[in-house]
Amino acid sequence: MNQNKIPQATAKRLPLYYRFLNNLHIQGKSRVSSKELSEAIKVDSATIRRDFSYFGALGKKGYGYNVEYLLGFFRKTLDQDENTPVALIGVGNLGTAFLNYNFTKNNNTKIEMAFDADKRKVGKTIGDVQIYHIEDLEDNLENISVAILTVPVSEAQNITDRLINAGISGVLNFTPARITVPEHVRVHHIDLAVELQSLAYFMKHYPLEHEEEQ
Amino acid sequence: MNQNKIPQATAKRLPLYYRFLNNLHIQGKSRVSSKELSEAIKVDSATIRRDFSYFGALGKKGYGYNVEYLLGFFRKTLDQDENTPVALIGVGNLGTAFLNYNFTKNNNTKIEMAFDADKRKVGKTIGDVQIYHIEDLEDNLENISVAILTVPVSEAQNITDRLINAGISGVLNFTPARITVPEHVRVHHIDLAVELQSLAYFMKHYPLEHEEEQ
DNA sequence: TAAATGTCGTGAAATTATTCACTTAATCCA
DNA sequence: TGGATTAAGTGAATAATTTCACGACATTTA
Ligand SMILES: NC(=O)c1ccc[n+]([C@@H]2O[C@H](COP(=O)([O-])OP(=O)(O)OC[C@H]3O[C@@H](n4cnc5c(N)ncnc54)[C@H](O)[C@@H]3O)[C@@H](O)[C@H]2O)c1
Ligand SMILES: NC(=O)c1ccc[n+]([C@@H]2O[C@H](COP(=O)([O-])OP(=O)(O)OC[C@H]3O[C@@H](n4cnc5c(N)ncnc54)[C@H](O)[C@@H]3O)[C@@H](O)[C@H]2O)c1
Repeated sequence: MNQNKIPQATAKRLPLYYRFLNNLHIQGKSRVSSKELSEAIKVDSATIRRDFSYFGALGKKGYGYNVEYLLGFFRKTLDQDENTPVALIGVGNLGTAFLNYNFTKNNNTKIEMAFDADKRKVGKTIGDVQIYHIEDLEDNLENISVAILTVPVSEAQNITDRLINAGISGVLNFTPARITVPEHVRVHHIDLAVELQSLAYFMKHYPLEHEEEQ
Repeated sequence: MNQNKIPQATAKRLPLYYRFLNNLHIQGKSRVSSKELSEAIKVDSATIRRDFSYFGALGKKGYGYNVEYLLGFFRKTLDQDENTPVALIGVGNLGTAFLNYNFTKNNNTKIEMAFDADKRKVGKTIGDVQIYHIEDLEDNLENISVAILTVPVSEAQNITDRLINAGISGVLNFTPARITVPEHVRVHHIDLAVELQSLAYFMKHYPLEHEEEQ
């Protein structure tokens, strides 16, 4: 834990590497080079080699990387074996989409329970996930450390405070609110309106440039 | 256009600034400092001042920024007056959520039409947006330059090729596929599974750090 | 009016991330 | 087997971004 301090930019790419290696493995490929990886995931090959090298020498010169070995390595590194249970708060448009999808494909993250304020939704299940009333949040949140926040923006800070009080230490925030949290809590904001606007801005103002941006 | 080349990191924050200034304006505030802005949107105040300074001297020493003036400035800079029409491809879980929401709040971006391969969906409207059959893509896409891609991953590259052929030059890609596009097309990937995984990774490996990440 | 205060704008420094380009070692093939 | 080829790993260069810290100046207060 917190071993050799991988750069943040690298850490963000790890799940991408993992998923792509998994695809290769399923396809039966046993070998891959940084160049092939680069073409597939649109990350410069030197960046890939640099990223991997933070973890030591994972490849073989003149050969490339062994898919199975690399996959196993990242499985451990990304703790793919231990499950990260997740709660979803706000079963509206976006929340419902996430419940139906539930990140099942090849992940260690799974939405275990959902909460909403709307009594008509409480008691139902969507995609196998039980929906509880938000009043019962504190009673039901045992052992869950990550929350996906898809409530109306006006509720965001208030619900966040309750989540943290109930022991959550990571929030994936889809509301436009820039929520305030204590030091030990990690928040990632995914602001879809901003993404769309910024895409439009780049198209207008950076014509013909081509830098893959997430 | 392409004026003085604003750094990409800055450009990505502009819509955030705009939205927050708009909120302040609605609340009737006429004045704001970089420190206040910083606390509200969790971006270092020096970064905010630096960002603004790329556009010239927008503030007044000892006073701060005039909300109305700044808002007007960003409205022009972000082309908030001319509309950017958007098409959405794939009216499934995620696509339906976006159509219902439609980024209406205070934006210049609006989903104008949607496409799907499922005949049962074609002809309907969701949130005022008409759904066409994907076969009719090329016939209907006039004057639209941005697409939101929410089709199954297996369709992503194929549909992208058709979109580009039909004149699209910006894609907001929600599929896990890292699509290949020509130089002049801009793609932003929003990979929700990766976001969730990377949040989990940071929580495990970077305990007690606190750097707001989008 | 003068002093105290607040806050911008920005050089310079620091940090972080990417990319170049080369050495080295392994593989491939004739 | 040996020479040609491939591709990892990495020091160093470069690029991008953030942050520090302070001078200058407007505002506010006494
Ligand atoms: N849907 C989109 O495409 C989209 C895009 C960008 C941002 N967002 C943001 O995501 C959030 C959710 O959007 P949405 O379209 O799903 O909204 P929505 O109104 O469809 O869903 C919100 C859900 O939260 C529930 N809720 C309200 N108060 C609650 C509370 N106190 N506790 C628990 N649940 C509560 C409501 O009952 C509802 O089911 C919003 O903040 C929105 O701004 C959505
Ligand atoms: N739903 C989520 O929470 C979520 C999360 C992460 C990633 N994603 C990704 O987003 C994409 C959409 O996810 P979803 O859950 O909405 O899937 P979905 O299956 O619910 O929706 C896909 C839609 O695309 C339509 N479609 C299929 N082929 C098409 C074609 N050739 N042209 C036009 N339309 C076509 C289908 O009819 C369907 O309506 C997927 O790639 C998925 O991996 C979704």
